[in-house]
Amino acid sequence: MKILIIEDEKLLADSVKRLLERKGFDVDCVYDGKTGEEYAELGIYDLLILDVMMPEMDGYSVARKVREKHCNTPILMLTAKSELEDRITGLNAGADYYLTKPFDTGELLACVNALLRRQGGQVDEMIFGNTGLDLSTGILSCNDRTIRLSEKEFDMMRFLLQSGEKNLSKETLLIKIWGYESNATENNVEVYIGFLRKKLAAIGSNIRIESIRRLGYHLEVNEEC
Amino acid sequence: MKILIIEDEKLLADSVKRLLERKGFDVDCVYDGKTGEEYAELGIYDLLILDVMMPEMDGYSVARKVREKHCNTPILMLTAKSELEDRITGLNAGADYYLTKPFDTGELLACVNALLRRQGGQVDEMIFGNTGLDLSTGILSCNDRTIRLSEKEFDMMRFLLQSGEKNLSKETLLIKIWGYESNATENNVEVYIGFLRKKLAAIGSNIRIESIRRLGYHLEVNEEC
DNA sequence: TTTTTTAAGTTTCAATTAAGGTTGGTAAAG
DNA sequence: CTTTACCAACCTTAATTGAAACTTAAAAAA
Repeated sequence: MKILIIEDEKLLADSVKRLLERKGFDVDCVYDGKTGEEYAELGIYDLLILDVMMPEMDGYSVARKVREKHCNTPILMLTAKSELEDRITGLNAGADYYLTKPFDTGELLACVNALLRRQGGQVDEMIFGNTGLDLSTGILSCNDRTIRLSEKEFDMMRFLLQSGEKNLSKETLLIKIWGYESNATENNVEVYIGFLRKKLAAIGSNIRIESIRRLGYHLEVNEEC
Repeated sequence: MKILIIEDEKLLADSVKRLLERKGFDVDCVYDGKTGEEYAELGIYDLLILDVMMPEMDGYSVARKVREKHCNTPILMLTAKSELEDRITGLNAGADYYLTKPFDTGELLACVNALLRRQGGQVDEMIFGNTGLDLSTGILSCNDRTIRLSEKEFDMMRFLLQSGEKNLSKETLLIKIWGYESNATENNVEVYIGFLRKKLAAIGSNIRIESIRRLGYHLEVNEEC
């Protein structure tokens, strides 16, 4: 995750940079508004941290300009001004959050995480080996190859991924997927295991569905040598 | 834009409701956490306004539960607690903004707008693939070809664009577009999906509305080779 | 008029079913 | 100990079927 800090007080900027880097973010700093705007508009950042009071070009103007260019990277405004009017101005200029100096580092991190959660958090996916299952669309993918699963295939794949290397009996799968009242047989499970194996192979996945006689199924990752 | 207020102080809840309704939002109120969670998880709201201190189930728990269900509607936390620790707890529980009571109505509106902007609320054109939807005129365009959408077509296209590659069930579309009380059926959704597909084709768009049996619809961009 | 709803008819494809093939374990026969 | 025979568990394949999705057009509403 790339973060850009636009802040004229070098000391503060650098200390925030270090704080965020320690948490694993990739952070750049610039020390004036004009340069900040140019960097921001590259569109490569996942978050802008923006000071309001800066010489030449203040934070509000940077935010406005950036938004005018249809760049909608989240903006965290960081400022000594705590007046109500300023907060409203900041939010209306396109900021997403307004934090008042002096701020607590824990709070800053919580804000940063909250803002970034929006960016990357919208797709949820279960991953095992080199293969992922998109939980919203039921699409199974491996590198750039993808394949769609039907509802039952999807349910079954989900349970297998959930259990990973832990074993699942046919009985369990039968009940979990077809329900108690169903009159599906264990053969239905076998057929669907077959479907999944075919689809996994089709996208070149390195995960296998292993079967153990009388005990059921579980996943394994193919080790290549 | 649909907003849900979860707040046990009826007076406050209702006054916020009126304020937002005057600005053109569609607002529902519930007065306890448990009910709030249920409503929120329907996934039909664009924003949750959530009080922290409530009997039975507090705001943090509601936020956490809602997020656990993979529902990522933005959350504005509204509370009398102004302690630092509380703000951090709130943000980490899944909130997107933390506003302290008593709050200024202007600030509340600015926050609401800032949060909704992320959902495509304040943007004037939504773009996906080579196709754009002008939100002020309801005109769908691709290169130099354009076509006008009717109101319902527009609503549906907007939700689809908002969700992009994320899947939307027919149920959700039905509730979002026709509302709860309506007696429209899933066939209405099917018919409108048909209308949109025809119009997308008419302007030579490279976006497709994919359907997945029993799971719903989502957008995909046609890859050309 | 244009938009929305309703309803009937059509198509499609996931799910089921069933039959036949394969595999692996076990035990009797050699 | 090795071979053979057998059985049960597991796998594969393909035909069938039925619900879901799509289309169309006419009626109703705006």
